[in-house]
Amino acid sequence: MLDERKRLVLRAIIDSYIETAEPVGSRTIARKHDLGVSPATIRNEMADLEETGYLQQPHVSAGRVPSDKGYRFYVDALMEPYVFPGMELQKLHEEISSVQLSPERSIHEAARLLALLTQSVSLIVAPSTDQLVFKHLQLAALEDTGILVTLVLHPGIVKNRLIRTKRDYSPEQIADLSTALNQKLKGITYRELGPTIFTEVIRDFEEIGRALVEIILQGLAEDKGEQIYASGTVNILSQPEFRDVDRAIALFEALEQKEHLLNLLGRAAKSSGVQVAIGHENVSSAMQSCSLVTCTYYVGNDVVGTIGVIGPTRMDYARVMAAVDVVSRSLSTLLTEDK
Amino acid sequence: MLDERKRLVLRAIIDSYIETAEPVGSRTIARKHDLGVSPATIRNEMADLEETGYLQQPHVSAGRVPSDKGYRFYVDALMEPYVFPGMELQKLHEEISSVQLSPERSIHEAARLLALLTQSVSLIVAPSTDQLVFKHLQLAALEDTGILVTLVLHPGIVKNRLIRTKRDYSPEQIADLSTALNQKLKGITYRELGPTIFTEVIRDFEEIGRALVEIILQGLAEDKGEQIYASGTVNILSQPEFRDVDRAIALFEALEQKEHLLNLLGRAAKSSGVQVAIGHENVSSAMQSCSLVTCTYYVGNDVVGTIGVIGPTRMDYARVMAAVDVVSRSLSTLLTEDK
DNA sequence: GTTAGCACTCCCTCTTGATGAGTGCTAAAA
DNA sequence: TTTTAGCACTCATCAAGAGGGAGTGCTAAC
Repeated sequence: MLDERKRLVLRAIIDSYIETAEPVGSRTIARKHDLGVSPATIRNEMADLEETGYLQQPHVSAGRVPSDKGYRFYVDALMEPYVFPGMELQKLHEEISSVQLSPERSIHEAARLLALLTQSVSLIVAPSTDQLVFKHLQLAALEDTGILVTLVLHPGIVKNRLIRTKRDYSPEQIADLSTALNQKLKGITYRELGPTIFTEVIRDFEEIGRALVEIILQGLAEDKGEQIYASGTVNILSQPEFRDVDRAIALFEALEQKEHLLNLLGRAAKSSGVQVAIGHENVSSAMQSCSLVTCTYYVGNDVVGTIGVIGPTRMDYARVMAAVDVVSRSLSTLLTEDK
Repeated sequence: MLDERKRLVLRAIIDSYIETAEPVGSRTIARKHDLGVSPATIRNEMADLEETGYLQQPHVSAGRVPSDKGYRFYVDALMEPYVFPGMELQKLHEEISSVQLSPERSIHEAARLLALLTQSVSLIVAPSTDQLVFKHLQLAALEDTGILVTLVLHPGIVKNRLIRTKRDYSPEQIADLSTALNQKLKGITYRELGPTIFTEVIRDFEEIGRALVEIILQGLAEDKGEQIYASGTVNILSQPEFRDVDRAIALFEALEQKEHLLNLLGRAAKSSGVQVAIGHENVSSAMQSCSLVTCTYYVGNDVVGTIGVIGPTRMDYARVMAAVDVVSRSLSTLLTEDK
């Protein structure tokens, strides 16, 4: 649909605009990219590209700026993919791995690095308890009436819950229950925790009372909700499109609406590979002038979360997409190998 | 040293400046506060106040602006303390308490509310493992070579650490060691964990090997470091003194230097009650135009952390100090009662 | 189909002048 | 001696206008 030269012009304009954040004129293109034609010819092409919706003009005597449609075409067909040099890749993976403490920290570290790499805001959806596999469950009676529930989920994620009970249970009772629950639950996901297993356990421990089991399972359920973190939010202030403080505030506020973000990232979770949502393709009103690049990450073959980057539509798509891809791979590898 | 009228004038100026963020002129003072004297007289007073360093003049034909010295005097002697209405107090305490999940969450919630209450950035230093009392320690052998160490500290703070060992220990060995360690450590703080106790435990468990004990204790030590969180960072963008994006960025960056913040808040930890550091009283260069209001919080009678608020020197000291006081009390109460 | 030329648009910056808030000083009044 | 009115002066801020420049669209020639 676009002939070769139109593509070259469009690509040159978008490349230039991504770099400078200034509307691009025909003269600039003619000078910087040697297309072998004069500015006038380029002007004609630009007029056509504007008519077909790939470009926009802020005002009549300014250069052209890509439209969302333009960016979309750029991402799908024009841009030159960025490939991280092997050195950097390795360094990155080492940095993510260096935080040996826990998978949660690794995930945070991944977000931090992603923000650093892209100079944008990175988002990360932590694995929800829901879809992870039980690895170990343990109850421990504390001296007072408390019971400590510790849950280890497959990639090494540990959750705790202190439960206060009114009734008094003996340490032995609790230890027995602990062993039994651990046996039953091991290897299944929280989501699969159907009524069958539930009642099975309760039947065996009638004497301790279903009350306790219920409390425990409820307690576990409580923080199964997905969690989302943003990192590098400061970076958006350096972007020229957010020199205007009010727009920055609007975006900051949008970033604080966790629910909303989850929704946004959730869409990406269904497809595999790096996804891009450009400008108005995002439903969120505060993000109409932003693009979102996302990718899922894995434990083994299971998708457990999503990472992403938010930046102005004028982002360096090639680089950002490469970064998201690389970080998600690195994170997946890490989570998978040290289960 | 300042006569009554000078005090009135100074207070009127600071009150007004805090409210409007605009340099205050003699006329405004004469009109708004009925001091019974003419603007000319007030001008004379203002000239004196400037000469003695309580006020500053941005440029010759502007009104006056308080200096750090002026704010200091205002905080120490002039301002009318703010008292939260009982209703609000109770609501606040309920909100902090409502997050029943864990003390950590309560602390975060406290920070969030403090930021909301003051429309500024709130900081909070979480209790360092170092100074908290062991309540329960438990080891559990996982199926693979992992050992799960779970540590419960006095106000209900739970820490975990997954340790991978090369040697294979039997679940019984680990359970025994767990019991022994739990006995030994219960009731002491991490800081008190001297070589005596250490070697005692090792002697009893020579067969398991000092290696394991060492690994465990090392593992625990690793995240004993103090942690600091900032909340409500967006709020500073609404302050007129940070309309200039570059200054905002500078402050944001200062806020990301955790070490530095810890240092800053650390000073406050030595004194009791609400502390105020105004402008240049802070060593940090990026915070020369900011003030820091801090207060420690407790578990029982032990100081375990610090909360604080950072805002422009032109902050509403009365309100911010009241808020910091109230939140720290509320948090202390919460942490103390549900140990 | 391409290009040079040209008139035109409109943003941006700089200048200029007017306005007004606020001061310091002086001299008179209390 | 203190207070106040009056006045000249300073300087930020705003609006209006001029000039420059980047860029366009159109037309006619190549």
